[in-house]
Amino acid sequence: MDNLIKDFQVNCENCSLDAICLPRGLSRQEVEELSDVVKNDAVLQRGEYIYHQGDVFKGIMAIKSGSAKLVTNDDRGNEHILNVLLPGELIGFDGLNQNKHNCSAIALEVMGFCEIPADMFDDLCLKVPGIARELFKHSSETLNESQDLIVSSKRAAEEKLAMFLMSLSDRLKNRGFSPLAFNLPLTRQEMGDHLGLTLETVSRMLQQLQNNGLIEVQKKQIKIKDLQGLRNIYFSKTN
Amino acid sequence: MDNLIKDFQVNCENCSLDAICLPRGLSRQEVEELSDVVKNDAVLQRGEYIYHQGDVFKGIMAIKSGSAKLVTNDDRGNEHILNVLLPGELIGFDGLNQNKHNCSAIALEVMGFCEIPADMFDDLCLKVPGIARELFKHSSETLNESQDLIVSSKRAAEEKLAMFLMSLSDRLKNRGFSPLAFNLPLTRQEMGDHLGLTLETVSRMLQQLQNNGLIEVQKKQIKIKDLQGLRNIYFSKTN
DNA sequence: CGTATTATTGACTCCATTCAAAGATAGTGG
DNA sequence: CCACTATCTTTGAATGGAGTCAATAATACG
Repeated sequence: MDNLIKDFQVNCENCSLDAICLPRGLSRQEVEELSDVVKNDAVLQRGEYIYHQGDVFKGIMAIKSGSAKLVTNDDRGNEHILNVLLPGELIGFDGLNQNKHNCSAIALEVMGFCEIPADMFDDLCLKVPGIARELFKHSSETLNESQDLIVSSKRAAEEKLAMFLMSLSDRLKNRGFSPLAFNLPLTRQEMGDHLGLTLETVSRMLQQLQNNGLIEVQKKQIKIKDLQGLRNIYFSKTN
Repeated sequence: MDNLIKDFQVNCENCSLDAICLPRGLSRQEVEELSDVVKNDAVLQRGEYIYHQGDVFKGIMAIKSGSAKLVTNDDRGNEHILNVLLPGELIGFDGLNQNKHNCSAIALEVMGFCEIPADMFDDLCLKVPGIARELFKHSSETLNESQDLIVSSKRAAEEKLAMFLMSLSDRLKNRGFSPLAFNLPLTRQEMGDHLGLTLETVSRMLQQLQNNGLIEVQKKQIKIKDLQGLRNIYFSKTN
């Protein structure tokens, strides 16, 4: 392979996300082997699909830039957003059980991603000792996030919004972005589809959080004015 | 080891659940190797813990008989039941991410289980080629179940109950139990904690399903009179 | 038998939804 | 550049479904 070209390619070894993505727990040599099987040249526009619900298991994908949503549609035409994915996060685990994807993954904005193709998956687990464990960790993380959403589903509307903004803020911070000012990659409708609210309620609750001095909101731009205040809404409303 | 004793022990090779538990996708030899590391003599009473939230990752456990619940408690003293586990189902994946358990697992009745101890986990994945893939499948199944619960969290109370009973019925059927008559291992409060309802609403909705001729309910005994009717409540209420 | 736990049922309340209307924004083509 | 359309957002008023509070009944258990 031509070294000149190779030097300009982003691979796992020189990716800026290595500390939060799959390579985080791997040795230098393991990362090299991983890098060899990873395809990393895909770019999508908002609305384009990474995979469709029902597709044969495509592989495990890592978001490199931009963001995506995991979606399942019910028979009433309602869209349920199971998760919102940021750079460094892995998707595709939903396809491992029945060898077909249990939900769709859709780009929320211009988005780049890498891929461990399905036919490499088992092989890679055998060849690279640390990779199975690392994949289990990511899978477990996904599971824990789902469980957080289940807990949040039983809370009041204002608390759901507070927890959603906190979660975004925390995860953006981990990725080196500003935790206090960011753009929502979702419409009000999509936030509602994620949190189990109508778009009107989402709008009203964002307004309310702003009126209480916790955030500033202008369309999709969010500024967090009082992070601790946001946390207090979600936690310790005990008594 | 004494053959006489060994003959009386239940292990993976002679377990009746092998078709739905971990061994389902493994070769005969792989099952033997699995059997060697699995501890399978634990029995618990209702209310006893398999592991506590916050515990160091203990391992992956398989329910052998009885049932269990996965629970997380919030700071307001509310219990959230993330899942109900039946024989052949695996728990513990929540501990793989941070090497500590993210929820508690509690017996719902007299319950037996097997265990792949944490310190065997990585080793086993390396030695038995098929086991990692099989574990990923179970982990993925757990994830898909969580996502089903997220979808159900946005439905009306009656539909939540219908889908819960359907899910139990389907899973009991897979395990060779009657899908049309069974005992709920949960109290009304616990069903509420699982579905995001109050115990009063659970009681009322069970009553309502009975009045509509779909089930017969007497305390914890459930008889399903019209399985298709139950399904119709959850699905195709489109228009 | 008495106590604690669990379940049922009714009346009232409140929060999120629904329905409706208007305003803001982005994108397209003339 | 403006007009036009489609999409998204905000806001208000009315409705309804699940929660809350309360009382009673049934069951399990020591």
